[in-house]
Amino acid sequence: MAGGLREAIVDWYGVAARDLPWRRVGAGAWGILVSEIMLQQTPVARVLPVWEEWMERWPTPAALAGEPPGEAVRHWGRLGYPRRALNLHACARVITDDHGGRVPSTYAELRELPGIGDYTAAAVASFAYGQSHAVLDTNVRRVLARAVRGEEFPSKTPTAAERTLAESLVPALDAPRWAVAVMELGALVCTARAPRCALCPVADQCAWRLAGRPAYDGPARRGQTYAGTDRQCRGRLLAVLREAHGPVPKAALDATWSDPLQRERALDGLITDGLAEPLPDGTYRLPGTTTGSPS
DNA sequence: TACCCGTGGGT
DNA sequence: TACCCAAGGGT
Repeated sequence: MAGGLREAIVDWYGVAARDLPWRRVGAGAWGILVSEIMLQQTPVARVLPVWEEWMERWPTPAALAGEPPGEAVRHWGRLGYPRRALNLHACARVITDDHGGRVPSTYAELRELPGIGDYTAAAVASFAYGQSHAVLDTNVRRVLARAVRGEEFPSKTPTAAERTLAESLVPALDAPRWAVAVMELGALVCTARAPRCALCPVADQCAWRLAGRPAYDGPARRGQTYAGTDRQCRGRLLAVLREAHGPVPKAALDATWSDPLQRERALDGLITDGLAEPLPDGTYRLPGTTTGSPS
């Protein structure tokens, strides 16, 4: 029965899969690693153009490692969570220095790289190297919550039971295809907001649908205000540094946010995080970048 | 563990 | 319009 679920989802993937550049033969482990980090909490549509630009500009880890970290932040653009750009740059340097320039192939080695957690390590080992791992992202968690457990949404963080279930579903043959197929189902059909059950290949065996799609009754799932937060302030400050082509006077940063206390706190945070660099003359820049560096 | 970390599009 | 949330990770 688990086999029936897997087979139906993998067959569906065969006809419904999107043609994404990092899935093509020849994307390479580096391209796949870059895509996975860019896709952390960020929709595919926004990642696509940035990934293309990165791959053209930095086709190998060594190419990125040869640049200052600030250039990675600059070309991250508006993807959000810019520390991921620093993480990728740090990955490139570790890969270049310690792995002979080749993206490591084992889960354990990948897991040691900065910004690579359980999901990303499993994803890269699977998609780049064909290995067999349980790949448990938000899409998979939602599909399994519904199809197997009969609940509309998974818990906030993965539970041991979820991992056990995900591992029990890893097929003996072609585990990466199962992983990408069930992720794709969650992304295109079994969506968080308005699931398209009419298009679902496992609608007839989905516990949640068979139970009449009962409404979620667990604890409140989120609640994030953004306006007025330090995050928004940091974003404003970093946008100025990104778009400038040289050191930025403090006044230009001050103009982005009215509350001076919060502004200073945010700027200090950016510096602490390595996303901004103060210069002796009182100006600021992206870390390691030089004046007039080409865009 | 709960919170922090950006951004923009869909509903 | 306001809110939800998107291939998470670090602390």
